[in-house]
Amino acid sequence: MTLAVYNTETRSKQVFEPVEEGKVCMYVCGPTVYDDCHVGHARTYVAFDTIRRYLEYKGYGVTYIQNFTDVDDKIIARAVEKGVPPLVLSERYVQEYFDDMGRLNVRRASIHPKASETIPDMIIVIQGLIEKGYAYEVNRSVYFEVEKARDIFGKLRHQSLEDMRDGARIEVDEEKRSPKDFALWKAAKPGEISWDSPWGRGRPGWHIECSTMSWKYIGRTLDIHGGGMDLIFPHHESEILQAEAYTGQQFVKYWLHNGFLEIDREKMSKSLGNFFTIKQVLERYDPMVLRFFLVYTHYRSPIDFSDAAMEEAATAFGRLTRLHMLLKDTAGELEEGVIPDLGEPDEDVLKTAFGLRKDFLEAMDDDFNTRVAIATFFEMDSKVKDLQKAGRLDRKHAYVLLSTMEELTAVLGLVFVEKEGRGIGGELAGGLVQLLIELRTEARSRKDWATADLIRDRLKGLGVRLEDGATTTWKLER
RNA sequence: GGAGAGAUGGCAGAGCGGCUAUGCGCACGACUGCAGAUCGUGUCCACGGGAGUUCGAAUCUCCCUCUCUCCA
Repeated sequence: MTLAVYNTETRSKQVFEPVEEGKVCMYVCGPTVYDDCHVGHARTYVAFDTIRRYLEYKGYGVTYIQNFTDVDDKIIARAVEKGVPPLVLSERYVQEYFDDMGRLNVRRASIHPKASETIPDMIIVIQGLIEKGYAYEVNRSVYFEVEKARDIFGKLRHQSLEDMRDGARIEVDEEKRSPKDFALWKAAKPGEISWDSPWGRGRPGWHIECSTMSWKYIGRTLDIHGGGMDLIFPHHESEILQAEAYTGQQFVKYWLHNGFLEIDREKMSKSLGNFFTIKQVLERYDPMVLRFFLVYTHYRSPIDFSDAAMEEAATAFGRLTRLHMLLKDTAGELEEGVIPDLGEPDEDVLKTAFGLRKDFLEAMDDDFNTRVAIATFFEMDSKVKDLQKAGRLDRKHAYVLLSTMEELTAVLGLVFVEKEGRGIGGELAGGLVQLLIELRTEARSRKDWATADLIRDRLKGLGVRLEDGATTTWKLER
């Protein structure tokens, strides 16, 4: 089965063939660390984490690089506001980032370079660009001269420099030779954080860090470069200009861009102020529900974030959680990493499991179509119910389906947390709930419905949901 | 002004030339003391508007309308 990916550069799906067989080098633009991440960030990093997981599942050795922009205007401004050194502020938000992403089961990249730690390398690249005639120095700042790289301009933008001139707003900046030029090195203003360079104290421009880092850590054409669609221009276009002007080689083979997370059909962003931080959302929803919500839509489509949509995701994910629980309970005690000897499963059940896996992989091969891939789990749910009705859901069959389900949900980074019964809330709380259940069971046997309902309602108010069946079970809501 | 993405059943969201994805919701029934969970049945086979290509179009072509994104 072959993987096809949508490449922003060619505006089409292409068969994925990495530069070096069996290996994938991918780079994703990381956050500017001056504040908590919002759900829009979560979308990007969950999307590329899922892509990475799938590539690894397919057997590629993946080197994943994600930077932290820890030197930038916004960080400096925020640091002044808070009265702390910029690098102390940014380090704090690096930790917050790892914290948030950890809860969403986003794995760490192979390398997380920071701009502040890559400055000598950036200076080398900037010097090289000056020597090759692509950059010029003015008043201790250095700019990239876009006109000189007109041949490589427009790979992502799909517009020539001339097209750009029409209606482009003119930025008043006397230093630049053209308003299209962008800063590689910014001369320090008094009191600002700065580093020594051949042009005096200063700090790097934004675009140069990604080009430099990929050159430093990969040193060849990247297989995949990813980020949000809003980065296509100017950020990624500028990266191409710098990188290809400097190395003379193709910078990136496949450009992947994810769609926006929106609120009321508008992009969620810091500048619009219409955002929720990951922490805010996780106060109300389970992290896995948020992850499910994000992978429940194809990564290139926009997603509208709302309570109703989150509730829907919670319900749908709840169904999968119940399916998982049913399979796990039926499969019984299993030893980690050991394939149990439960006897030969029936052929049709094996076929079902294989078929579901095949459907899942076909969906993922089609530009990571997670929505269609997830549909296979719901199909598994009905197959399992059919088996159950036919009285054939025994240990061996549950085990076959469970292992298939866990293998595939792991590709999406989804894990099912046991929430039923004791464990969460501590032993004492669990014991108290159990006691109330026993009292209620007794009330029910006396047909004292008022007492029974009171206990159930009050526990529900505390976030504990009781469900009557053969025996009464309880779950924590969320 | 330029460039791009999109408009699908009550809602969300796949499909992108023929074979009625999927999820949520809703209705009715079964099961329940009631609720939940579960099961069954249904929710008039929906594709922004118009024209064309084709034996056949949600899927291809052209025009129009609307939405969102980007333009150093």
